[in-house]
Amino acid sequence: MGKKSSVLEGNLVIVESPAKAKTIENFLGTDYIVKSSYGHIRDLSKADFGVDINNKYKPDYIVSSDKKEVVKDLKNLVANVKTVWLASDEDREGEAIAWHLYDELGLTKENTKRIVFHEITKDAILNAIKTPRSIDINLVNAQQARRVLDRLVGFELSPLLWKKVKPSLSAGRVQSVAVRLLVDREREVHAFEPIASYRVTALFLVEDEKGKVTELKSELSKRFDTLEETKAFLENCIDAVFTVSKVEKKPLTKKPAAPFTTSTLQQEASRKLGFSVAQTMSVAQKLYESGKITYMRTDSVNLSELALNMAAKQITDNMGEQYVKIRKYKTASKGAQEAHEAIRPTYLDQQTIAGSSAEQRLYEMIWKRTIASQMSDAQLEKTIIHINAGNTGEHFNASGEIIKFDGFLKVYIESSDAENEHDEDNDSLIPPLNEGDELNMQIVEARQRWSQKPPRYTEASLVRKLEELGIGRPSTYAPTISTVQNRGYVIKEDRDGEERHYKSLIINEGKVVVSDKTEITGAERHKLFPTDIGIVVNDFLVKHFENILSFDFTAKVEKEFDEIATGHLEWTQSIDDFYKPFHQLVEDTLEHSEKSVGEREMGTDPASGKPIIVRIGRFGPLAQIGDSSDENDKPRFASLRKGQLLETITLEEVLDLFKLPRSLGEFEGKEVVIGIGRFGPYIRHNSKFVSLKKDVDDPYEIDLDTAIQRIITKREEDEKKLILSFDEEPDLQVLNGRWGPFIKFEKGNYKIPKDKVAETLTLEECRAIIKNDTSVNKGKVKATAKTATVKVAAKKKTTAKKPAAAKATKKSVKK
DNA sequence: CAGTGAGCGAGCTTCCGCTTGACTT
Repeated sequence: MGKKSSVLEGNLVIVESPAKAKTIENFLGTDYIVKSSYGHIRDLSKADFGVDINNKYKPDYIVSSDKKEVVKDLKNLVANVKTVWLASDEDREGEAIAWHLYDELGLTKENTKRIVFHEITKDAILNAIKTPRSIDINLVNAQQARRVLDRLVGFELSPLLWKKVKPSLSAGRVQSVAVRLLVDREREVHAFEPIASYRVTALFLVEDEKGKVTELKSELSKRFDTLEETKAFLENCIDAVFTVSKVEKKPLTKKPAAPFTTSTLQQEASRKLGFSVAQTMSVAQKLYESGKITYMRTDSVNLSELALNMAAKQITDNMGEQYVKIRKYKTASKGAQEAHEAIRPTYLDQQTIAGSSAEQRLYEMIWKRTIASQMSDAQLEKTIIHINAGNTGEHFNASGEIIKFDGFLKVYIESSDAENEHDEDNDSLIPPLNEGDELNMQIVEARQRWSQKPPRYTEASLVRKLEELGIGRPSTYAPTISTVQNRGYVIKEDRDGEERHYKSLIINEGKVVVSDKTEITGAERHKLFPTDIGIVVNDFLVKHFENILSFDFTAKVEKEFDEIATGHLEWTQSIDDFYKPFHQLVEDTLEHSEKSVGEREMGTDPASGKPIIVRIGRFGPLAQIGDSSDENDKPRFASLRKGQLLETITLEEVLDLFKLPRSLGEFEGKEVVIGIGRFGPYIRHNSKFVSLKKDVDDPYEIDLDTAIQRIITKREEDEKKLILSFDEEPDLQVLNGRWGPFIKFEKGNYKIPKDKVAETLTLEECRAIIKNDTSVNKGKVKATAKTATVKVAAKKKTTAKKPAAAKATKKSVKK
């Protein structure tokens, strides 16, 4: 101030994230104000693609409605400072954010500086301030090309689906490929034919000099194809002498995994903590906001010098110098832009933190992974023992690992995706043995095994696959996974396994005993399955837009974007080359393709001789007997059930669908009907529903007497729930629910005020409580309430105010 | 929560990437 009071002083630094702003403000002096843009401030308008197709694809940008306030505040600040430092991330999107800020805030070359840093440390920030540059317009153009391409693809393909498949569907460069991966995998799973073989194992007892006995587990080096061969081999084992023929020892080193990126964090949190990818991101966000970890949306495995020093000190202090090995990791993922550090604890001297249990567990995992990444290799020794099985010509292998030096294993063991249905424990300790030693055979047994089907994707493994293909970004992995589920293309669920019979053989009292056993196989937990609508949409898109649905489409356009970024290609030219033929293809498809409902002819109904088809109907996949051309003879319909697909359902299964609902007769003068609903098989009687007993009652077999029993049991249970009822008002009841007593009236539930005792309420008091209840949940059936609120919200607001509708959708989707 | 399955054809839906909040059971 003072001398040149007429000239503006002071600095405004704009970053993307408010948490980052707070940290940086502490690094810089008082003449720096640091504010956040909260990501992008502008986007394409929604009308007419937000792009002028006929005018060199000129984008029509508008300030997003939730950023109006942010932009206003920034404008006010800009007016009062001398220099504005645009400090958005150093990648394509970050450069575009800087450019949008420059444009929207009305900045000039004279008062604006563009700075970048890859880590939030004081040195990095001060260094950045010393070396400002100007906005890289080529990089901005690469982003514009990316944005416009995604808009054109999404807004051309989606409406095509509305016409050819079903309204409200969506397609896009990222989501459609994600769905394709799932559909392809599902088909592989269905086409898979397991191959059976016989695995032979043997258990020996080894006694050392001191008389201590250890078990030695081993497996035959080959598997047999047939029961006969296996049995013959086992018979030969009965009197065989087992000798150690070879003792192999080899050193083994294991290296720690790189520090976490968004994708690896999601995978590991899924495997070790059972988090969904969305859950991982929201917990990580909390940790980030409270300053406990660095930024959680990153594709970089890089750690700052500061972090490396902290890690070295931590490891030395707690475990000793021999455990330290500072490493620089290189990113493996395609198209990584590395604008941030890897995900790491802000302060590595804090091994644990305060917070919710989820926060603590995720933090601890991040801490361990970070520390382990800077630790020495583990040194192991692998021992393999070959054991001759008499004169059979075959040998058993026993293997084990001993840790010579634990290194990083002291802290962190990375998990793997392999779903070992049969755990092979080869980590057992191997007793000291020498060539020629004779072994004391305890057990030789064999069992039938099958080759494994390809694994279905989990949320996290799908993210990993997308990252591998360079599709999507750290900020979009979780939202993409949600989108494909919200559109009904994909469902995450558990599926029961199936019973499978297998042969088991064992040597018992000098004889080979063969027995039949059963196991449950193929059960799935939290896996992603494509739905019929997902499959139909996918097939439609793959058929007509193979190019966009191909797994390397993104990689190809990324190459173009790189050329734009280096100034070797005009972005509008690149878009034009893509759009012209693409648009033509959309037009052709619109005109020439049939409506796609996944229809499949199943054959004829043996009872009526009418044709049976399956297809997608208004309310989802259905089976239909007869066609609708005959007005007097309407077709019969039945919905497909959970787990059934149009593509794989059999005629027999379809016919089963029409066996329900079926009437069993009457009870107390009212019909007893068996059906299958959204929550499984049920009994309907007197307009009340009773669930069948899981795994006990078969809806096709259950008889009237059993059904009546279930009805009576349900009545008794309900009575226990009932606290009060009134003869004058049969619709009103005081019930004991999951969250304590409440009043049920017509279709609404009402909370009982704390000062009232449920058991002593009068009808008048109940009515008063209902009248005064202000909560939203009044007498609405949930399913209809959901869609209703969404629609009302969308209608009330003007088109400019979309977020209200978006929020409502988000909310209803959460449950 | 558990039946439905064609339609007057209004007006709506939709993309990907940056960011955080504000909602309830």
